[in-house]
Amino acid sequence: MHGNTGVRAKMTFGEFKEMTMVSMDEICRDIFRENRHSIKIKKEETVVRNLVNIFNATLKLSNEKGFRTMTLRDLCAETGLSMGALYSYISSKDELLDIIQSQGRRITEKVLMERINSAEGPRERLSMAVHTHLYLSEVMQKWFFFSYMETKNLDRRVHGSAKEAELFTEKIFVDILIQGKEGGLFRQGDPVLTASMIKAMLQDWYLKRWKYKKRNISVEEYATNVVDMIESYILAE
Amino acid sequence: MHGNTGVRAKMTFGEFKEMTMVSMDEICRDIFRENRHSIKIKKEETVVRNLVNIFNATLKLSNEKGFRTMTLRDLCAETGLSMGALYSYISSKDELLDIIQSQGRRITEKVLMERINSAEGPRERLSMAVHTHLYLSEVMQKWFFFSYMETKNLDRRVHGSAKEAELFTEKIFVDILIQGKEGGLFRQGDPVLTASMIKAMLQDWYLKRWKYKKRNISVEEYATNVVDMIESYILAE
DNA sequence: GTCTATAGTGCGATAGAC
DNA sequence: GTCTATCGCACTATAGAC
Repeated sequence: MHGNTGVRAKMTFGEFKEMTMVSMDEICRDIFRENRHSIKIKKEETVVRNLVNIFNATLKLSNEKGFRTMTLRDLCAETGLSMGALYSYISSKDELLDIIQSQGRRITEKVLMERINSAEGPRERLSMAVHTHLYLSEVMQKWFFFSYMETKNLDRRVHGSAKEAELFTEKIFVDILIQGKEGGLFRQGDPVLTASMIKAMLQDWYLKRWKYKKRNISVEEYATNVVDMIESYILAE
Repeated sequence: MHGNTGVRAKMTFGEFKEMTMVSMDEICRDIFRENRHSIKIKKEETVVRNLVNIFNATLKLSNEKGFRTMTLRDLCAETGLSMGALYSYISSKDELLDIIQSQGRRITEKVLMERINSAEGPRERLSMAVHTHLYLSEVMQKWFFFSYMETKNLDRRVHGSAKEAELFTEKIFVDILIQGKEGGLFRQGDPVLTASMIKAMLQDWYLKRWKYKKRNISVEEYATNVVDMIESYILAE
C-alpha cells in the first residue's frame, strides 16, 4: 500500500451516520413545505407520516420491479392507503417520481459539499469525498439505486438534469485531482478520466449491493479499497 | 505508467471487429433455428430480415425509454410492421425480452472465453480480458446497455440468471488475478474485490456512452487507462 | 406473410359518500 | 382525511380477411 502518511484517521460509517442525520422524516417535512400547493391535506403531522410511508413503499417496490412496472394499486397495497387517499398526497405517478429524484439529488449535493469542504489538502479531500459518497449511498441505498435506474425513463428535460447531476459529482473529483496535480502531489492520469473511474467504482457499491452483502464486505473496507487503488495510480512515480 | 515490458502489442478495436464478426444477421439466424416452434413464418430469409428489424428497433426504443415503457405499437411504428405481423415472429412481449437477454449473454461469454484463452501469462490475459470486454461492449453497446438496465424487471428465475452472468464475467478476472498472485507477479489487493472494481469500470463504458462520446475518448484510450490503473495497483511493491 | 379490426384487461385518475 | 365505485383510455394479444 502507499501508506497513510499525513492522512488523518478515517471517518467511520458510524460517525458519518451520527454526523449527517439524513432522516426520512426531515426530508418529507421539507417536501411538504415546498409542495403545499399540490398536497390537499393540511395537517403537517399527517402529511409527513403518510409521505414517509409512500416514499418508502415506492422505493421498495421500484427497486424490486421498476417504477414503471409498479402500479399505483401495488403502491396502495404496500402502504395500506386507498387510491383516493394516495391522490391526496401526490398529483400524479410521474410527479411522485420527480419528487424522489430531485430530493435525492439535492441531499447528495448538500452533504457531499459540506463534508468535502471540511477536509484540507488533496489527499484528505479525495479520501473524504470517496468515503462520504459511499457512506451516503449506504444510508440511502434504495434512493441511489432508484435514481440511477429510473433516470432513463424520464422525458428529455429531466433526463438532462440527471446527466447534469452525474457531471456535478464527477466535477468534485476532477477539481480535487487537478488541485493535487498542480501541487505536484498527484503525478499520473488525466483528471477527467480518473474521476470517471472513481465514479464507476462508487456507483458499483449501491448498484450491486447484493453482491457485496453476500461477501460480507463492509462499506469501510470497500472505501479503503477504492482509495488505495486510486492513490496507487495517481501517486505512482 | 508501469511500462509494457513483456506485453505484446495491444489489439486495436479495428482488428477486434474483423476478428469476431458478431453480425446481427448471424445471431438472428441462430435464434430462428432455435425457436422454429414459436415462429409462425417458415421462410428463413424473411424471418431473419424481420427479426433483425425487430431486435434493432427494440434495442433502440428500449434504450431511449425502457422496455416496459416501449409499447408494441411503438415497436410497430419503428419496424414498419403491423401488430399481426409482429406476432408472427414473437409469441409475447416478455419472450422478446428473454431472447434478447439470453442471446446477448451467450455471445459475450463465447467471445470473451475464446479471446482470453488465446493470451498467455497473467498480464497478457488481464489486458486481453479488459480489451475484449470493452471492444465487445462497443460493438454491441445497445445490447449491453439494454441487458444491464432491464435485468431488474424480470421474474425471479431470470433475475437469478442475470446475477449468475455478472458473477461469471467477474470470475474470469478473479481467476486471472489469482493466477498472477500465485506466480508472484501481482502483489496487491484481494482478487475478488479487484475484479469487482474492474467490472465496474468496464460497465461504465457502455452505461455512460454519452459522456465518453462527448469527450472524444476512444475505446482504445479507455482500455489503456483501465489497464494502467489496475496494473499500478496490483503490481505496486 | 401481412393486414385491419377488435376483444379483453388493467391502468391512472376522479367523483362523491362518509 | 379516507374510502369505494367507476370512468375513459391504452395496452397486449388474437381472429379472420386478403
